[in-house]
Amino acid sequence: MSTDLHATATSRLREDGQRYTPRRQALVELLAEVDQPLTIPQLLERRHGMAQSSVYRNLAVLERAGVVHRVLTTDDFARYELAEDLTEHHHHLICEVCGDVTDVTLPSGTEAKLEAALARVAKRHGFTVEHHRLDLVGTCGRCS
Amino acid sequence: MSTDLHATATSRLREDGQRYTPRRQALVELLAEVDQPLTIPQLLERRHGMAQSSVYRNLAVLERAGVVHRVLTTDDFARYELAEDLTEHHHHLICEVCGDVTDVTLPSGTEAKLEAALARVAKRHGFTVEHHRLDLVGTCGRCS
DNA sequence: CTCAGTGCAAAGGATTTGCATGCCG
DNA sequence: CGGCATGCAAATCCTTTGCACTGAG
Repeated sequence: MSTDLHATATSRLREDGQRYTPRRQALVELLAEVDQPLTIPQLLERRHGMAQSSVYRNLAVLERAGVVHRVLTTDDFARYELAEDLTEHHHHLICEVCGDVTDVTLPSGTEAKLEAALARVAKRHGFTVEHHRLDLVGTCGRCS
Repeated sequence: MSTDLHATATSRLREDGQRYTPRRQALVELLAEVDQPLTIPQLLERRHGMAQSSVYRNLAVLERAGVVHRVLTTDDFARYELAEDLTEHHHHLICEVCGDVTDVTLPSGTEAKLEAALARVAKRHGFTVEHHRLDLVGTCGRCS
């Protein structure tokens, strides 16, 4: 699984003319270990010794290659997670108080019906859907 | 309807110890006229003569009072729309190419089922839902 | 008069970029 | 060797803030 992940990352980067360097591997590994998107400060904490600019630059490279995905929530910090096809389709619980984000999944039946409805709406507007994002904004258990 | 809108805005601001000044009215009016969230530059274009800092400051006041809502998409610009209870529950088509955002609604049946499913998921996680947001990210008709 | 609202200009802060150096291929 | 990756520091750019002024009550 972990092997697969790195193999996929390697090939996607290669298609983009990029290498899978140790720093990039480290970032992918960090993101694979948790079940929530992480901010740059959080990534730096978990792996000090990496320059902030390298984190930004490598995440940008990984995003272009389709290995990671950038998530914007309600605060000033961008968060990153592995691309959906490397994990599992999921949604986010966004806490407005502490800013923390947690992954959640919906029953597959609900998800399928939703997807179908969204496809119809998009079609009617001449819009090509790349992906959808569904987040719950509110207060997490710890903050309430 | 427009009267109602301003009356509601007035009372919500008053509860927050704020006045409904001409600039604030202008912002609310601009947002009521369109069916998409607008960026600060877009608002300034449509109403030059207002200082940029006033737009930022007044939108912050209006947001605290629950009159407008801030939307983050995929680019660097925050966008503003009227609070949901002043319009209609809707979702967004976000174009990754030009950044433009369009409002869309789902069939009410789909929306109701989705809401129920989300409530169950949130409960299981001890999360208090304030609202949900569902956006479609992709390419709009003009850009494809 | 008082105090919130406004415009202007300067400051903040997450993110990006230039440049010199190091390292993989 | 050549070119990308990296660290450091400076620059960007949306957004926020300080300050003096104006206007409503």
